[in-house]
Amino acid sequence: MNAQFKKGVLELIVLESVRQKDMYGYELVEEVSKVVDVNEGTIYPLLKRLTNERYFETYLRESTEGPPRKYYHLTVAGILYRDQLEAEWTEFSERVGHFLQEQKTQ
Amino acid sequence: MNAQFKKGVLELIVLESVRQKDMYGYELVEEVSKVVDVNEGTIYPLLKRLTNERYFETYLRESTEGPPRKYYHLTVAGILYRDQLEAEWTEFSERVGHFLQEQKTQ
DNA sequence: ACCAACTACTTGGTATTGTCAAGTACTAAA
DNA sequence: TTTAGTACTTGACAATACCAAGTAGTTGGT
Repeated sequence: MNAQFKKGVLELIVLESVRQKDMYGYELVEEVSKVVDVNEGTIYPLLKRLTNERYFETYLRESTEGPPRKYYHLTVAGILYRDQLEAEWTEFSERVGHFLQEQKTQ
Repeated sequence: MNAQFKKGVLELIVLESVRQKDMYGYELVEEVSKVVDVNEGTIYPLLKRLTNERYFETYLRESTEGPPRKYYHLTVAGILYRDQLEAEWTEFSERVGHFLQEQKTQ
């Protein structure tokens, strides 16, 4: 898959996933991979960044299957940011789609 | 506009534009800007890269409105690459679109 | 008790691509 | 001759994804 296409979109996919329910990093790697291929080295730094920007709050929960899990929870600012990102993505992808369509019919 | 969304897509838009007809850099800046905001510092290096990769051939033509123009022409390899990129983009944007749609209905 | 497999997170180096700013230079019109 | 518009180039920078390796906890098999 074209790695460049993912830029920016991964952020939206992660925000949208966590909006549904609080999730931990490893779980997110698997969840996001259902949509676009991604690995740990991409997701963890992204989570750290979004947390620094106050879009996520985190808490620890012990697990019976390994070390404790760090859960990410979307803040109010995170919800607003997600909404904005989704609107931007939708507009962007539609513009590109229309352009490709137009060219085709010429 | 989210700068990250453009990564990779600009390449497709440029290839698609030149597929229609040979174009020169400055013209492409204006053409591509109709779809997504972009400036010279992005387009010219991109054209150079795609030319190095043999997706474009170039030739000079004098202009009555300023200095000579360097025209870009899509090679056969360029056409194939464009087709592949478009297929990848279409699949990618549909996957993301479906994901966002799914989440909404839950 | 030991080891492998799975879970979970971290870190450091790298690659790619877009942005910004500044510079060069040509033509036409005021 | 100055200004605006056309046309291209370059270098420093920023953002984000990838890769590889490392640390550590838990479970299950031997």
